[in-house]
Amino acid sequence: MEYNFSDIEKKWRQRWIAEGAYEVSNDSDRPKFYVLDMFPYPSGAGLHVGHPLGYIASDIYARYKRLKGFNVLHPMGYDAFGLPAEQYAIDHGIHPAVSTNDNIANFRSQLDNIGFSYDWSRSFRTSDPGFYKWTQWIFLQLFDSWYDRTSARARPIGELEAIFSETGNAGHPCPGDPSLRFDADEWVAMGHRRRQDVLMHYRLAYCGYGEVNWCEALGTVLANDEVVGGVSERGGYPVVKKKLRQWYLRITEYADRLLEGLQSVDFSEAMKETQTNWIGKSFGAEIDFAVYEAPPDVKLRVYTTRPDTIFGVDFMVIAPEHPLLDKITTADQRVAVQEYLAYVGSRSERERMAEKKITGCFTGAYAIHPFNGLHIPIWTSEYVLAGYGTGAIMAVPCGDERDFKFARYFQLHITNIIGDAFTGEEANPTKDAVLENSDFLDGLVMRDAILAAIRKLEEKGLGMRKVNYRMRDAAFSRQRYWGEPFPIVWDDGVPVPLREKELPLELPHIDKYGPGPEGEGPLANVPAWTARRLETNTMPGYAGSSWYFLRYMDPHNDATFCSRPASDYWGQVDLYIGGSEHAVGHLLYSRMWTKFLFDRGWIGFQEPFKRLINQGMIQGSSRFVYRLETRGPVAGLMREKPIFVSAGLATSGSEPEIHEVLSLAVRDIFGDPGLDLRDIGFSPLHVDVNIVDGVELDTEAFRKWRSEYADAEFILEEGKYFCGTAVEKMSKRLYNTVNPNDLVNKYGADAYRMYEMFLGPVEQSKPWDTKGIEGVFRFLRKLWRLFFDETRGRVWTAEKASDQEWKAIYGTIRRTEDATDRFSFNTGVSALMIGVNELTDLKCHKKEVLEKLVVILAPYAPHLAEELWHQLGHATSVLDAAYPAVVDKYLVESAKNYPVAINGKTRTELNIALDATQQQVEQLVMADATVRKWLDGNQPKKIVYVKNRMINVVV
RNA sequence: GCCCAGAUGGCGGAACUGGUAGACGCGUCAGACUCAAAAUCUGGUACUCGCAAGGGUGUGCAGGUUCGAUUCCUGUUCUGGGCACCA
Repeated sequence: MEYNFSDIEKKWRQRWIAEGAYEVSNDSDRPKFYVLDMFPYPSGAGLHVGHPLGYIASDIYARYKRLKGFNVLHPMGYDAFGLPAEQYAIDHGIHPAVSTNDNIANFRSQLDNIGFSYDWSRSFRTSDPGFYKWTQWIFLQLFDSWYDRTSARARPIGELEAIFSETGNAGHPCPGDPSLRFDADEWVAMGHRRRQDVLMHYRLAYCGYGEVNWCEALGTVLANDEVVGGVSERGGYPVVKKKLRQWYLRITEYADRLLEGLQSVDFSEAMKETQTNWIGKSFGAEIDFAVYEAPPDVKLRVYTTRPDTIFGVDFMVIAPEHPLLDKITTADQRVAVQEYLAYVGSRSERERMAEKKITGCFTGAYAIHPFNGLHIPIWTSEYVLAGYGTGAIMAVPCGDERDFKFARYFQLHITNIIGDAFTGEEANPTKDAVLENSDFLDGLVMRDAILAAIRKLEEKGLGMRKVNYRMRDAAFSRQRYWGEPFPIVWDDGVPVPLREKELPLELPHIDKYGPGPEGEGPLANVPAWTARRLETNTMPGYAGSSWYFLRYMDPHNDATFCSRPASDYWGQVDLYIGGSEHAVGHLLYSRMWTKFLFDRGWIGFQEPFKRLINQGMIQGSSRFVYRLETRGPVAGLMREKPIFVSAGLATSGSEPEIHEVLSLAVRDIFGDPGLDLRDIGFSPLHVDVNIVDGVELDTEAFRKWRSEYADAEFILEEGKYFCGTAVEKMSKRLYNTVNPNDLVNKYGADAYRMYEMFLGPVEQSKPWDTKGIEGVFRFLRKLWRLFFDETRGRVWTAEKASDQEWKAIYGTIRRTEDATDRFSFNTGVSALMIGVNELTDLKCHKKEVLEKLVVILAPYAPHLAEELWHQLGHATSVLDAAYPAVVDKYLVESAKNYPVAINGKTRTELNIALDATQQQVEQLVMADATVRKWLDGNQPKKIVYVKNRMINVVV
């Protein structure tokens, strides 16, 4: 009886689906465990071997936890809304709902092929009205909430209105407009519209005009994390700044808690670091400078993290968009400033980023130093960003690189306040120098002077300490069709939320996806939409993914997004697996939404993901063929009959001997015409990796691969055609993708799963190499032979196992369990291999041993384990078995030979009982004749006894 | 430029708190089976000197701590990733 993986896997796949084998209940005596994969965006390209890496890891862990007695929630769904589907619709005229449907069907069949233990009864896609009803609902709650900084939590907006009517906004400064002040009487006196305007500045989901990243090619606004290096992340189109009415999430209010929360979660340091950088918290001070010959209410407010350098200020710089610029510019500089502004406006974000030219213009105005009254020239320059801090800085060229370069370029005076620490050649941003030329700060170390300066500023009312964040509020609207509609009606310029019973506000079916008028989305072209004055923007791709993990807990609930008992039972995601590319997008937004839902009391935890594992990328291992090119007499012939040269000849093609070889070969192919040796070249071409075995090309398959290569000729090395290699991103375009389906067909899902794990640590990126899967396949067959013999069939017996056999299986259990616990699935697979090798060597076919082997195999090779478990006579699933407990006494021998070293050099061996104490070991060592000889009468300083390893006598 | 992670045979990678470096697999070499090949099975395989017994060298590089370092510390090189006018 052979190992027929194909029949076995088919049988169990069908049975699992028919029986709903992995459906899980919210009601269980077992402790819960929630294992989640980042759900996929169902692209048209389908899965390649890189995608399932994380899914396989999480599946192994989910199955392992179930064997360990947990009630495991392991769901899967689809992130179905988003730009690419719509772009595809525009390009191919297929409705996004249709293409998304097809793609999902394809994904599902690929996933089913691999044997995952998902509870499909809980599955959904974010584009289901039953799902996005709740996305819209949560949006409305964000709209209906403000952030109370005093108690550091979100509260209903109604409570804020009550506060305003009693005390005005004195206790709750406006996050959207810090200068906004009013008392209770003023609030009461405001009209409805004015009040709504004010409240809008407080809402957690708000609408405002703002500079947004506008991408003309995509016809939409993008969030900061969707813009990479001045171009759109998707498509690489240019992005410009544009003022538009937009919806935003006031994520900045959560900046501190998002930072603090990182302490309580188990993410990689790199991931925490990335999020911390993105939030970009900095401590410093805001300082007010008076402006010379300007009215006393005109203050130039700057933000600095280095108030200690206040006496090193040589000039001020304000952003070109700064509101004060126009007011302070003097008459004789007005033309120059206007020219400069025109220049700045003409440059795209991208040019600016690429060039980093030093540009700027003097305004003619002077600020007055708050302590020594000196006049400081005020400049404007694009290197100061309007959106950060106050949009104005005090420049300290001796301590800041950018200020230094600016001063050099415009030949401004540079004051040295740090003595020898400043060379005059470059700025020195140290905090450890002792201050000079700094009035009351003289003699202080800069680090300490920061506080002293702030204290003095606050004392004199010239400034105050201030925390700033790099993170901005997140743009939350897209001028697109394929997303969640906003449940908002515009009533005379005031947004009015739909009532809960009006949800979901369903996305209408449309046939044209072109943009609407004046930067509006395609929905603006739908009459039924505009007639109701509904908001025409849709939500961004990250809306649904910001809370989907909660829906799995209670997926069919019509009354609420997720009942409190359900979220209380399942709680946080215990293990979340996905790619690190979502570090600042999805992970930040979902953390914020979770905190918000917690604040408002709908869920009982603040962090969605307890532990996060970032699976590495599987890179493609590309293969190249080298097409011979020449200008000689055969050039024309070679266009008809391409010649490909093996890698070894092509890559060192300049050597005369190789030219000789090529020349002869070409003569053979074409008859007489020789090769012009002066003009040869090789163009490397990607070749489909699936017709290459290792680096050896299957030349027949290559001729069939494409019609233009049907007559291809090959110049071989040692009778073979070798390909060149490179590690690149896995992509259809580079012909280096490998489809899991092909591997599953050839070796089975179990072999494929195990091999994918065997490749290396899950977190690590590595190139794909199909070759090694044979080894895992051999292992599974070897394991099979412990149970079945080709001729005799079943070979297991009911005999009692020997100590040696117990030792083998318990050692295997221990190692496999350790590895799985540590999330080290590559060593887990190895541990199983070692175990099977040992049992094979022992010719062990004892049922009581094999049963344990099947159970520990189950997470890794679920189909095979299920089949063997069934064959061994069990009626229930192997996952309902208990993970075997290790019996320690079989793990080690009762006595063992230990190497004995003197100062690290092994000199002899001693047989020592397992339970020997340190004292007994020392006595035995000192009694040994060899040791005494080496000690030569000396007393040892100490005797190091490392159990199971060695003994070292230190002299 | 700043921050983070990593560097181990021909290759992917083991070595969990410092304790026999190279587990396991691929590849390769030899052998068995076969008329032969494939498949399968068995054994060897870090480098190096040696017929052998045995010796020497080895975890990017240079130092340090330690009886003992792939593991800890300092410096340095390279590779991968993140951030990049954020004052």
